[in-house]
Amino acid sequence: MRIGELASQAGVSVRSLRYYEEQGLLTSTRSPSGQRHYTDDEVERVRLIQCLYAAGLSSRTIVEVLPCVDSPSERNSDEAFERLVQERDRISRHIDELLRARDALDLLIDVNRAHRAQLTPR
Amino acid sequence: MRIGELASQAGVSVRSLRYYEEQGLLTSTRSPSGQRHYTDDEVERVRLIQCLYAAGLSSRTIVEVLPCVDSPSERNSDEAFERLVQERDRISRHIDELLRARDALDLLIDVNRAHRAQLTPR
DNA sequence: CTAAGACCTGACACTGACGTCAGAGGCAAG
DNA sequence: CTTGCCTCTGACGTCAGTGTCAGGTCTTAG
Repeated sequence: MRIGELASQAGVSVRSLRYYEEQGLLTSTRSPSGQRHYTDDEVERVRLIQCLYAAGLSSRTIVEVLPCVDSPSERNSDEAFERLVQERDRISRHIDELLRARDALDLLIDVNRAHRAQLTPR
Repeated sequence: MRIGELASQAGVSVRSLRYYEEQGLLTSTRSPSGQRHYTDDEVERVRLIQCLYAAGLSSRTIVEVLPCVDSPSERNSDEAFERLVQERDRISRHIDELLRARDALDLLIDVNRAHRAQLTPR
C-alpha cells in the first residue's frame, strides 16, 4: 500500500510517516518512481510507534528499543533491553505522578462543589 | 523571601518563577528597588503549579482553573470549574493510555526475557 | 490523452516551558 | 568602600513532532 493508505489505516498523518522514516523508525520499499510502499504489517508497527510516543518516548529512544521489537532473539540488543526496562519504569513513575495530580484535582473539585452546594441550594 | 529562596524551597528554577509570574500564575510584591518578595504560602502554590504542569496542563489552562484554587467560594468560577473537571477527565484518559503503553512494554520485556533465557542458560 | 488527486523533496513555521547570556543595579559582610 | 552574590529586564536559543507551502512528478479513471 502507499503512504496515504497507511496513514489513514494507522490514523496518523502522511507527514508523520515520512518523519518516522527520517528518524529510522519505519522503512519502506520504493517503487521505481520513488514512491513509498508498505506491507500490511506496517500498520501495526505505526500503531506501536504511536503508542510509544503517547507514552512519552522520543524518536531517539524508540530507535534505541526497536531491536527488541524487531529481533528479540538477538543477543546484540542488550542496550535496547536495558532501555526498554528503563522506559517501563519511567512510565510507571509518570503514572504515579498523574495519579497524584488527579487526586489534587479531585480534592479541588470536591471543595468547589461543596461551596457551590452552599451558595446555590438548587 | 526573595526569588532565589522560593526557587530552592519549591525545587524549581528562578527562571521558571519569573515565567510563572509572566503567565499570571504567581504574583509577587516588589521591594522599592524592584525585587520580588514572596510569602511562605507561595511555596505550596508553586508546588501545585508544578504538579499541574507535570499532569500536562499548559500555563493557559492553569490560569483558567486558578479561580477554583484562589476563591472556590465564588460563583464566578463556573468556567474554571468546568475546565477543572475536563482536565481531571483528560488526565484519567492519559493514565489509561500510559497503562496500555506499559502493558505493551511489559509484553515486549517478557518476550525478550524468554529469548534471553533460552540463548544464554546462565 | 487528460485532469484530478496522490506523491515526492526541501524548507520554513509553530508551540511552550524553559536555558542562557548580556548589561545593569541591589545588598550584606568585612 | 568594596567584593561577591543576588536580582532585574530583555532577548534570543532550544527541542521535537507536525503543519504547511512550493514546485514538481506519478498514477489512474474516464
